[in-house]
Amino acid sequence: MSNKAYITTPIYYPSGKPHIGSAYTSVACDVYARAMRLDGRDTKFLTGTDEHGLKLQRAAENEGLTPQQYVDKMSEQFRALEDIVTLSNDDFIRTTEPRHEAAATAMWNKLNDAGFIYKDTYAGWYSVPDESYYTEEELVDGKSPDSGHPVEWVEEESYYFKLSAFGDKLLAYYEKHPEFIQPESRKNEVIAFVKSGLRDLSISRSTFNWGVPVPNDDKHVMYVWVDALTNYLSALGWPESADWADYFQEAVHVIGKDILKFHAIYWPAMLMAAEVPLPKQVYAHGFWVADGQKMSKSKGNVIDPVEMTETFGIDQLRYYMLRDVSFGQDGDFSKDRLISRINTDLSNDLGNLFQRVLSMVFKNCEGQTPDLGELTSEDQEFLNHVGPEFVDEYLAHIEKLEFHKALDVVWNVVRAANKYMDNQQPWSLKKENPERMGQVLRVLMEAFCPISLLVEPFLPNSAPKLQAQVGFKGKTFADLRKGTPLLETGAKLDKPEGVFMRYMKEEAA
RNA sequence: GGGCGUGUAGCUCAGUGGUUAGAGCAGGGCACUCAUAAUGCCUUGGUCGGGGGUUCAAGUCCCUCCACGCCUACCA
Repeated sequence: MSNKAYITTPIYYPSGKPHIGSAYTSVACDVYARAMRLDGRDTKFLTGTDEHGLKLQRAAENEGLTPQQYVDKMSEQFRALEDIVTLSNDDFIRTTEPRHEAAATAMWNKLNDAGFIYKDTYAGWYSVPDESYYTEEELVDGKSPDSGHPVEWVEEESYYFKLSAFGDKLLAYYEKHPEFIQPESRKNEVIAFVKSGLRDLSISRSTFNWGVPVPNDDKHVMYVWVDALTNYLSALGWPESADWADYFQEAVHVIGKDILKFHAIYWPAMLMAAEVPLPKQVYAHGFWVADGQKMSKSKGNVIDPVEMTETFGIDQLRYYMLRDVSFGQDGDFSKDRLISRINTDLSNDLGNLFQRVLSMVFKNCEGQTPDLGELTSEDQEFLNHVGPEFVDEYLAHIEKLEFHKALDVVWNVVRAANKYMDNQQPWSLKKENPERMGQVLRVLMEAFCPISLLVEPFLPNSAPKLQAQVGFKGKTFADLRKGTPLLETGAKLDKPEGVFMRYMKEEAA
């Protein structure tokens, strides 16, 4: 297996503020990236912004700015996600950067040289208010199906990509690489779509100029697909860099289900045409609704990630989003469920576990890591939960982007730890057998090492605090695989402080 | 219209045709007191959307109906 890992978010279109969906995608990628790094993989995590197109050009004009000034400003709002939800991205690509424009131009040239680009007339029924083209079949009574506005027949010269030549090749690829499109239901959708026949793709526009110019034809700019999708390569220094392929073949593109076709059909077809090996996987996750209803500005039920993190905490939001619904399915964002997850999972189960053990150590063991000694069969049985298989099982889920399952694996151990403590009752051993008490506490502390490290990708702000309390710092999964003991007897410990406080509703009592 | 998918305890979901259908949360009871009124144990709760069929045996396969969601060519 390759030692590289590469994960990407879509490049976001900066026409507004980042919403919960962008935060969700980015957090998921971040968890994957952090876990891969802890597993010793040479990891790249990429996010960025898609800054071309008519919409942004117009928006800039409305504010009296140049398009570049405008996107400089808007892009910052998305870069801010790094702080809002604590992202560890290695790079932030902007499609207005020279390195990207060079790659997009190179992509165009490769497609053109290989004979997959031709010039033709783009024609269709255009609705000005909708800014959209429709086919004959889509029209409703000869009018826009979206708004009912009248449409006009418009013809525009455009370059085309011979997408139609790739139907069979794509189907063969999907069959040979069942992991390429995930989840399964999305793959079915794509296959059905490709089987129904692919039409060539218009890939240039001459009606506006805010974009990457088409080589040797300044009247045209590249239209979204060649431009935007190529970002995944441009950030790797493609085509010049020596090692782009090492990362790209490990690429996992995490996207919202709305842009599945572009990533699962157009993108691989373009790559085949340009003779670039395909990425490992395209994973389409679900959307969030709010309390069972679609989020929309008019309903006023839009979830703002900034507000959520300020009220509940960054790690708390991250945990909730990845724990409460299985990745790939739509989720219902509910504050009640979020609070329930915070109080039950984080505070009661995990936070309180650390607190009850460490405060006993602090008060009764002179604030030092007690000796492990000769383990009883019960100790051994409990520690078996946190052996190398624990890490392996967790990692297997992370690699499949089954975040909720990875967390479930960890929480099973957290519950087992609470149970072990109750069975051993170190508080009753305090007087008659203080040595055994110390041993029980130490066994628990040993279990805290894997627990606090495995939750780190999800809880990057809190996990280091847990680790510090146990005296377990700067370790990796490789260290965990070495097994017990992971701690040093006699290490001085600080007075423990609660890491996950319960969330109390602000209401008049 | 066509296609894909979902429908299992109040909630979120697991359940390769085969013993009395499971987990977490929520509800009820008990125990314990180290801890963030936390933890542990026990417990209430389901005609597995409806109806047919195949089978010795169906939540699990087939048919049909109902409800909901998504896709159906260029709006992240």
